[in-house]
Amino acid sequence: MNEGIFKAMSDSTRRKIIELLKEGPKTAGDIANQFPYAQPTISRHLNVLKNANLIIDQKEGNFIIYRLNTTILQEWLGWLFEHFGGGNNDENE
Amino acid sequence: MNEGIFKAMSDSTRRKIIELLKEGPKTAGDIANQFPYAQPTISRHLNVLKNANLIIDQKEGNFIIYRLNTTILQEWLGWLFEHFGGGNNDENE
DNA sequence: TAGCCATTTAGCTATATAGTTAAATAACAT
DNA sequence: ATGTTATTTAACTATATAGCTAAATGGCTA
Repeated sequence: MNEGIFKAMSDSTRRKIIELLKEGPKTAGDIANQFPYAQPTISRHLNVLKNANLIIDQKEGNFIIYRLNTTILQEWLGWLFEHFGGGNNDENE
Repeated sequence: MNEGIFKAMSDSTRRKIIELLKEGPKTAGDIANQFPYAQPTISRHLNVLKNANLIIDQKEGNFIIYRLNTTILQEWLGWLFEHFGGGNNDENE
């Protein structure tokens, strides 16, 4: 499994970005406005998510529109369940 | 959701420790022997997992036995699915 | 062209963390 | 008491990353 996706998801700002994008595509500016951080800070977070392939960017005139890469997110969740779900460890001792 | 569990799970060595412990309880030494790192390094990883409440330690004579806290892991996976599973973003544009 | 707007990139600081070796702790055995 | 074993804690180094401000990029509009 891609290490990047874990790092990407391990930051709460980035998880909130993901949740925002579940509502639908949004511009970088719209996303940045939801947070108390400077816009370049959010830009870098977006870049981390993009490198992890969790979001897709698309230039639209003067804006950059981001949307979720639902597939990757689903694959990640699936992988997590495969590896860590249904854990039956011995309860003895 | 507890931030610690994300940080804990975002490291591949720690994920391998979790997978090892799915087989059953193991001593700190047994765990350390599975990795090419010095034992104190693994000890600190174990501590991170313990602080995230993902594993439980138990002193057994001269050894410390670690085992999975299956509940927490399951809860985490459940939370992930609630928040990030079933993502239906608009496919338009 | 000039200027504006949206966004990223660059350069910086502060903090966190993975790795190391050496020392401390704690329980057992002699 | 002394030594041995299992493990953690301490002290250090190197690297990564979140935040900032300032500058650069790229597309509009006039």
